Parts: sequence; structure tokens; C-alpha cells
Amino acid sequence: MSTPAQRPDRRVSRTRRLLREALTSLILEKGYDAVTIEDITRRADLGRTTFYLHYRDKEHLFLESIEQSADELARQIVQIPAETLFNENGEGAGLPIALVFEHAAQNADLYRAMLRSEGSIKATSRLRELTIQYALEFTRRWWERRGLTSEPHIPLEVIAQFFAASLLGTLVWWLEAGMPYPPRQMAAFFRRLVLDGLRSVTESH
Amino acid sequence: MSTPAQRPDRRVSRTRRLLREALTSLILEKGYDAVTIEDITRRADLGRTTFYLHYRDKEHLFLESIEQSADELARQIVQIPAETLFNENGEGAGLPIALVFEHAAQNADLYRAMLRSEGSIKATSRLRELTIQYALEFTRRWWERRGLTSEPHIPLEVIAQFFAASLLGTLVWWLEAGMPYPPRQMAAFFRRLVLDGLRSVTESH
DNA sequence: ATAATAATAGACAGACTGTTTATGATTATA
DNA sequence: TATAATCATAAACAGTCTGTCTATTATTAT
Repeated sequence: MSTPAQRPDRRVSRTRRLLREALTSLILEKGYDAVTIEDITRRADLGRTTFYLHYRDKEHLFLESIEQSADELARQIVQIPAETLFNENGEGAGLPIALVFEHAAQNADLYRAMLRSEGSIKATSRLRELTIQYALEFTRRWWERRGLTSEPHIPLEVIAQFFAASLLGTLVWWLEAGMPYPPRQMAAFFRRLVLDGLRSVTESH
Repeated sequence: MSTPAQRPDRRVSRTRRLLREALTSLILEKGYDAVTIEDITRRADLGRTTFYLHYRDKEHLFLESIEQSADELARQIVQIPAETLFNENGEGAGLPIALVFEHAAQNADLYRAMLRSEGSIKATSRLRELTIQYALEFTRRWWERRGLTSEPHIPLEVIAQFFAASLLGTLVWWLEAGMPYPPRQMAAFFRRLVLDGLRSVTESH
């Protein structure tokens, strides 16, 4: 997070990358639980002991992938200028959500591996945490920006949690179904559902 | 599902119940992954080999708990008369959702164990499946009842999936947070969010 | 009362984990 | 390009868990 970045030994970054890639592909093939350390190192073409030089266990390796991917996405979202970030219509409306779906599409394998709940330990859990955290901050800023000082009828925490859960759930379904709609359209669906609710979908004939 | 119900040997139902209870409590204590078969049988005060007389592995035991609980809830919901089931206001409005939150509150331990994503294999996955399936059917009937024949702007599948994900997510958060609001109120929060959307929450001053 | 069924302890091979040790290979840097 | 530091490696290890089998005892339904 804030080390002076003594650039790591080339062997180290290579090894770590190979291990991450091996784990992701193996999860998709046989499911998280079934993957052994030896599977990983065999696919990465590394000695089994090498694994323990870098990670305590499978979980730590996977968590690294998650944090890395979350950082990458967060960096993209942060770049959106504050003026357009909260636009509900017109330019830039829904941009953060669109970025999420596009980032997921570009890293579909990793996302699938991360979100597939069939045996993901605290990996999925961590992803949830990160999303809720982000949603909470976003919701809070949104609220403030509207000059609303009084508490909403529904606690902010509930709102943020609702947002995170529906976003992650929608992502899971979309990825597992083979991304049947393009990212932009999926983002639009989601935005409509989460902002205007189910009722609005049936009301507009 | 349709066996003539040759009532099982008393020893069998006792053993199975003890195993289910032991697993649930152990999951809450050390997390799904960390629970071994021996842990389970020791807590249930049964021989380890006995376990294998009834279940192939931990997963099958847990899946049985899930199916059983889902059946119980479904039986309650099915009892709601069709007239009030789809009421959006007035009598019976939101009853199914309220039932879910109340059932979760009454079986909080089991629900926590089921929903805690930290290592739940395909258990959580199965729960998702069941919920989506139910949400899909419900949404379809709702749609039909409104006499709407044309497809909605958003595919029904997306809607059902959205509903299921937000419901399960909200449940998880609520249970893990120690049920900070009573079931009825939580159900009302959820109903408001899912039916009218986030925007409505900030618009009503 | 008794035949059928269920539970048990004990022993087993096989798989995986995480650590240690001693050795060989690659890298950064001067 | 020499060399000291770092990294990767194989081999061997004890420890844990799994799932199966066998022979024996206990409980149940009728």
C-alpha cells in the first residue's frame, strides 16, 4: 500500500504471476475446493515448495488476486471527475456502474473464479466487504451532495448493503450465463432496477 | 419427494438430526472449511464410521439442512391465498417477504451457517438456485396477473436474479449484523428498496 | 422372542499439508 | 563479468483428514 517500491526480483514477480494464473484457471476447471497446492505448482511449472516461499496457503494467493483486481477497478473509478460522478441523467450518468460491468467483462475469468460461490472461503466474503465499503462511501457522498442532512428513512448501511448485494449478484448471474448482454446494456438494466425499482419496470407498460 | 414414507427407523432420524445440529453449530464456531467429520461425530456423540452410513460427505449433510429449511419456508408461503399474494398495498401486502425475514429470524443459526460465504461450497450456491427459481416463478405470475403479455424492457430472468441476489444479500447482512432491526421492519426496508428503488428513498425528502 | 437393521471401534491405504535441509540456478549490482 | 544475495528446487518428513472394510455389539420393529 505504501512501500517505497524496491522493485521486486524478476523471479519473484514471475513466480507470483504464474501462481495466480494457474489458480484462476484451475478454479474454473474443478472448483476452488478441489484445487491442491500441487495442482497449482504443477500447472505453473514450479516446485511445490516454491509455493510456500510466497504464500501461506491457497487462500492468500487468491486474496491477492482479488485485492489487485479491486485496486485496478477503483483506480478507474477514481478518475471520473466529481461533477459527472453523481449525474443521474445526461453526460456521465451511470458511468461507475458501466465501468464495473466492463471491467468484469475484460477480466471475465478472474471474476468468474472470484464470484463463483461454490467453495470460495473468505474470498467472496472479502469481495463483498470491498463492495459494501465502496457503496457506503458512495451513498454517503450522494446523500450529502443532495444537501440532505437528515437521516434517510432507511439506514444508509442498509442501502449500501442492498446495493452491493444486488450488484455482485447481478454480476455473478451475468458472468455465469455467459454474458448474454453487452456490458453497457447490462449496466443499464442494473441501474434501472436498483435506482427505480421493480415496480417501475412493470409500470411503464 | 414422493416415497410412500415407510417411516424411518427411530435410530436413523435421531442420528441424522444430531449430525445436522452438530454441523450447524460447528460451522458457526470455526467456519465450514475447518469442520472435520470427526468434529461432527464427536459433537453428536456418534462413531465416526456412523457418519458414512448416512452421508457421503460434509456437503451432503449440509445440503440436506438447506433443502429441509427451504421446504419448510415454501410450505408457509404456499399457504397464502392467491388473492392477497400479489397485493401491493393493503391487506397481505409484502407478506411473502415478511415471512422470509421471520423464518430467518426463527432459524437464525442455520441461516447464518447457510449464508456465511466463508467457505460454503455449493451450499450457498444451492440456496441461490432455490431463491432464483422461486423469484422467477413469482415474477412471472406477477407479470401475468397484470395482464401484461408483452415482454418487459428488462428480461424476466434478469429481474428474478436481481431480486434473489438482493434478498439473500440483505438477509446475510442483517443476520451477521445481529439482526439490528425486527424482521417486519427489515422486510419493509427491503420491500421499499426492491420495489421502488434507491431514488425513491432520497426523493421523499 | 427374534430377525433385521443400525451403531460401533479399530485398522487401513491414500491424499494433502506445511516444514526442513541441502543444493543448484538466477539475479542485481558494482 | 565477477560475486554476493536471493530465489527455486527435490527429497524426505510427520501430521491430519478422508473414506472404506471387518467383526462385534446394541437397538428396533413386528
